[in-house]
Amino acid sequence: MDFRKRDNVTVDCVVFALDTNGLHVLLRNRTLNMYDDDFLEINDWVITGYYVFKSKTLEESADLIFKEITGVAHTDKIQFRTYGNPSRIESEKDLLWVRSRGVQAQTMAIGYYYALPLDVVNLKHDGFKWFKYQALPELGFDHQKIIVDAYEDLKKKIMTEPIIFNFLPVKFTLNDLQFAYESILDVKIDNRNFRKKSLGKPYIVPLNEKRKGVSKKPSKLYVFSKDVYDTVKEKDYIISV
Amino acid sequence: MDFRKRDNVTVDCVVFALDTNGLHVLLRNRTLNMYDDDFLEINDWVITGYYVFKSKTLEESADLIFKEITGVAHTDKIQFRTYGNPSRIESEKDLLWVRSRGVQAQTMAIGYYYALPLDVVNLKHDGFKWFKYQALPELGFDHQKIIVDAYEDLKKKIMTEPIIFNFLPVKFTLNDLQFAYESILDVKIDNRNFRKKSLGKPYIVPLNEKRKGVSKKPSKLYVFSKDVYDTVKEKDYIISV
DNA sequence: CCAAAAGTGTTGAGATTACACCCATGA
DNA sequence: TCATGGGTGTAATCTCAACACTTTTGG
Repeated sequence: MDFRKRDNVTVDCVVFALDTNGLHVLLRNRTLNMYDDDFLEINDWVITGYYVFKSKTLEESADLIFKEITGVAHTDKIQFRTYGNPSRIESEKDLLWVRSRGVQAQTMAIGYYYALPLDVVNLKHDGFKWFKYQALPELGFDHQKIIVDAYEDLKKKIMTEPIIFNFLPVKFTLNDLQFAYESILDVKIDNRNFRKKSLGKPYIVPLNEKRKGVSKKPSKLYVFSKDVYDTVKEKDYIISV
Repeated sequence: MDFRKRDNVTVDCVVFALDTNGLHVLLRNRTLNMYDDDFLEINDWVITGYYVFKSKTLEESADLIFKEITGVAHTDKIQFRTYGNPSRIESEKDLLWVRSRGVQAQTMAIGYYYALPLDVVNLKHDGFKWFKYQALPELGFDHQKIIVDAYEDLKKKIMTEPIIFNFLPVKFTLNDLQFAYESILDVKIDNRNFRKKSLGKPYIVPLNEKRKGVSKKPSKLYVFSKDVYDTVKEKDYIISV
């Protein structure tokens, strides 16, 4: 394998995850202490990006990053936008960081986002943390904008593509599904109407199985069938909420 | 200005245009004759791309290309996808071409597309030609895929964003608008229902002006108001066709 | 006065919303 | 037995699709 990198292009990954508290984003702490350990010059958060290997596709490069920070392999991802403004790094703080690392400031970034259930991830590295989307901390570089762009893209795609199921475990309840839509779109949905629509989708297939545990009454489980979805998606779109 | 280029990244532009025959794509002839003028080693078509200048944004780089080939400045454009597969150039023909030019084969490409009325363009350079989208010629590199990706993106965005108006002159009739939708989505639309829906959109504003000429009965003219659109787009989406 | 494109309303079917109570279980 | 989330049906409204004739002008 050719381990050389394109030194002016990175792949940046926005990792979205869902738990019972709603939508989260995985961030990495960025700190810089030049002279005194007690006085941090920089202490904020960034998404994770890395240079693209010359011998790999962009998707492969993104997957390497994703695997490294979440431990999860093989998830769908969406390329949502590429950033190439030569002055995207221009704040004092960001330039200081770039200089301290000896890397070049004029990089392009190809943005990908991932979606998954939060509890699937065991954070392996220090300095990584989940933040509620509604309560993001101070972000470095143009990562605030990148995350918002990713989120806007997610909200659109969720209406016409089956990405919602990436946020859920393989077996899920209709209430899980409704909660996922509500969290991501930030809306309230009528439960009865939602069920009717969901049950009308052939690719949401019921199992003869119930989930016991947290709740009192056991709830029916469903799986998403990509096979079925692929055969019907032209005629019938996903839940319109 | 810094005229240096990023030698491994290009911006590629798909130019869509509409006339009374439907949707067209602007292509450039690619020929190579190594020994004998009568025997062309390569004779196919490509979209136009060029290296990104280090001192320019991707949008500016795309606009330079677009201006160069169409003579038109200041049009909306959409960045739809970035291509970075290191083996995107692998056919004999494409490698021959790349070698003959002494450029490197491993380039990334950021894809943009433009939309405009066809009659606005005066092709200034030889070797450029409009092709009906439904009848594209043999294409070089992975440009077939790039054009199809752009078109798929266009079809989606046209339902939720006001790009359709870029295909029309500033003053247009409702029948023009309907024809644009029909051409791009490749569907038939009921004229009466279409008018009803269009008239319900506040951002399609009627003028006290009629178009005379080709037709017999003069037709009422409308303009698209971006100002109005921006204030209402959250609540009311564009025509659903 | 005729050819050609512009323009106009109504009805039925299907989809969407709003809304309140019983069910099954674990504690 | 009670607290909790799971699950269910109907009626009113709105939206969408289908459909055919009249109007205005230029030639």
